[in-house]
Amino acid sequence: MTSEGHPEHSARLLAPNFITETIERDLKTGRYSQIVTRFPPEPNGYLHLGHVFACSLDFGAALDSGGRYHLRLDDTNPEGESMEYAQGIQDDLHWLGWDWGEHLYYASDYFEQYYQYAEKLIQLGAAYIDSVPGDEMRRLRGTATVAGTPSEYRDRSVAENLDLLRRMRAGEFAEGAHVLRAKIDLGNPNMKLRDPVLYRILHAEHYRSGAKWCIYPMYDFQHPLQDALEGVTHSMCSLEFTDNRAIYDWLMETLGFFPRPHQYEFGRRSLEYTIVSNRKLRRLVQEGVVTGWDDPRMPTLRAQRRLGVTPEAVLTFAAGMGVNKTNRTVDIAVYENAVRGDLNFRAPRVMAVLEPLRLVIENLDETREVQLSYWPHDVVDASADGLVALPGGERVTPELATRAVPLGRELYIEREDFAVTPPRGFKRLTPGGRVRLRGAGIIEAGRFEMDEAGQVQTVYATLQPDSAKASGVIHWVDAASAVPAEFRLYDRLFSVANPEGQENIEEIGDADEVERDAVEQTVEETQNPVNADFLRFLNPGSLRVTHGFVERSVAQGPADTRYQFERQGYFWQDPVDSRPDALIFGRIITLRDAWAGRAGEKATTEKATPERATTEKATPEKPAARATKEKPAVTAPAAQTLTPQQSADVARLTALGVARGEVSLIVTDPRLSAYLAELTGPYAAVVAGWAVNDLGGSVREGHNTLPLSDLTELAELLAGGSISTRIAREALAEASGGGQETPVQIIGRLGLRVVSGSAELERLIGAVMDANPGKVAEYRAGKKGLSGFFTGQVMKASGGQADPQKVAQLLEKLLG
RNA sequence: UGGGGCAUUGUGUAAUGGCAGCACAGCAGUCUUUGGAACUGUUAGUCCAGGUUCGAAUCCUGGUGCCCCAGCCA
Repeated sequence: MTSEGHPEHSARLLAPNFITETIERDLKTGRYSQIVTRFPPEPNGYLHLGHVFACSLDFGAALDSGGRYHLRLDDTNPEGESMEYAQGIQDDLHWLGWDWGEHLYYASDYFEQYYQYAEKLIQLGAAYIDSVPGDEMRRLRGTATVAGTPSEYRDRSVAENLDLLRRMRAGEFAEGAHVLRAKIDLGNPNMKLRDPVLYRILHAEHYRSGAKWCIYPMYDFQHPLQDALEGVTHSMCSLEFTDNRAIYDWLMETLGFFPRPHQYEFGRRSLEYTIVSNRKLRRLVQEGVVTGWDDPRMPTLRAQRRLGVTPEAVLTFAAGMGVNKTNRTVDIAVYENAVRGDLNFRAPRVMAVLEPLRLVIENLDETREVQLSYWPHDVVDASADGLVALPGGERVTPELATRAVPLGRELYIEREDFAVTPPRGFKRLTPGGRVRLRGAGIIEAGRFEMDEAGQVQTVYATLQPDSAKASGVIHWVDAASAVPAEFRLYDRLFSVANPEGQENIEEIGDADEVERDAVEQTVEETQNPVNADFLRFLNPGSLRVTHGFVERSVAQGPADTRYQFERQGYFWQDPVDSRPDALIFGRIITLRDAWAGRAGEKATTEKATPERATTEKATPEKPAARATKEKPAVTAPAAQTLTPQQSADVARLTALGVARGEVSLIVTDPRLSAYLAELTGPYAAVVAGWAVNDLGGSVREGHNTLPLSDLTELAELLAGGSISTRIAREALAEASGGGQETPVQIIGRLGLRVVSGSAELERLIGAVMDANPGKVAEYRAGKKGLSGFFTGQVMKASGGQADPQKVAQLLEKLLG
């Protein structure tokens, strides 16, 4: 996926959304000749699954529109940033397959240019040095309801401001002594516009620029500037920056950038059972809850990579997500499904026993070898080229994709595949029961030995003729040839769906120290999260380690193969800890397990593992909106007192026949009532309706350009019967779009006329019916809701000119 | 209580005034030498109340709920 050109992806990366639509429009109107986007992570942590969505949007939008994308390391705050993170981010992005070519930028490479723009802003009188302490500045900024007050330094001269800024840069001042602020509007209801800070003093070592700078630009100053400097056209960011857009636009206009970038905001996508807060992830690492940023249970990309998830799976997951302006939390199953779906066609099937139980086949004296296929028939059938992969990746015909597995007298089977007293529906081995050993034949269990604790030690079985019936299939390994291995069985790090959301109440005092049993903590506490702290929702069973065996072939194959251990899940060797003489396999993901859902009937109990079906979802309680269904009617605000003028208007409009709801709306809105002050004549009611319902927003917001006379003229035309309401309103909509024509002129130019002749309408209806025989049948079978569909089709066929009421009448007749 | 943003089945999304569709999850079943995969069927939704319109998830009004903003973080 290179930034420029990118042959094999003719398909779109992104489903159409409000941002891609804007991009297409901007391209079409020539606002930009090429789209340039950027993904701007701050190198103060590693990328995680939450970033993938933003990154796919940024990069995908550019790629889909034939544009170019940049990677930008947004490193303007030296605290917490490092080259390790900057490099890690690039590695992870490359792993995903992104390639920005030479378009790698560091904000810190632009420090000198930012500074020059700061001086320019001062010279324009648009910025000043403020020298009040931080808490004083906060006080002066006011509150949501109280305007801010200017600091005593707000009106310093250009010369003084310039001098101070230069001395700030020279390092003459201590941290906090001065800041550079934009001079915008201290009374603005948007708090972001109350003279935002542009530069601050920080005597800190920057990981790239060292000690060269002791003043650092703030996001609101740096980000728009760098977008402009890089030639970015569409700058996407998440919703919480919506208010910041006002600063963005102010800066671009004040400094006169043209063409200039524009900011668009989208809703974030978070994932159930995971946290994405950098601070919290760091805490998990620091407190040793996990082994590091790449602990396979972490949501970071490097962790998912180590886990064994493929970049394709991650990208598929991201691509499946829609873009809109709502923050949303995605069901973890969507991610898991992407991972499984990818692995199903990628991972050869082999056998491994995670928790071994010794099984002796009493009627088998010598070891034999069975040839087992790496792939089930359905994967073979689904192969496009008829070939399937060997563990090393080589693609061969299905007959060659096999391995020899020894079958000796002594085997290991999964401990949970043998039950002395089986639960209902158990399809595995029981004393006296029969089961198929995958690929090796049917056995019947006989006696078994237990230790003094009641644990089964050995099961004795006999091989049966192939004609025998078996209740199920279990996997196994040959004891003599199997290779011992450690298995790491990962599960969700958190036991509740929304560990961060649970934390919605300030940590209170030291009740933290209350010790709780991990199991009981899940249910009632999540509903009552006093003293909430996300660490309290850790899943104690997020890592389970077992020791068992893998079949011989696995140890002989490549170390980086992802396998499906049949009936257990997808695994691969831990790339960090596994060694040839001490194999360690991590479970990438379980198989879907319909049986697991029936937890109550299950014999083996893994208390530590939260079952998907039963795990507390614990999303914050849906507010009691539904409970207030029978609230008192809110439809009587008319009781408010009206001014004499308003009362007169009410009388006048009512006399003209204007609907009551519209009247009260008109008189209470100054602009609307001014617009309709001259309203008169026989068509007043229609005109008022249009003014309120069709032009409503623009009139009330003061940017309507259509004179009232245009509406009256249109109403006259409508009354004449040559056009339909629909045509009138379409013309209205187009005329209010800002053109020079009146609605009537538009109708004349387009030659719009209502079509109401029965013959012509019947012809149209006939054509629609012929084109949709299935729908006609459905309608006649009773699906009357389809009448709207037919009306719509006829309207479309007539170019919107058919008389809908006539159409409806005729339709009813013709459809029977 | 100032400003801004948002609201479609359990979850994520589509429908740009004309059949409320899709995926995941759920449920039922078929098939199966993986309780996997695949396949079939199915449950379930336009936040509420008005209005405009032949017709509203979509346009208008009012309400409700959730999120963001008062860092010298990004």
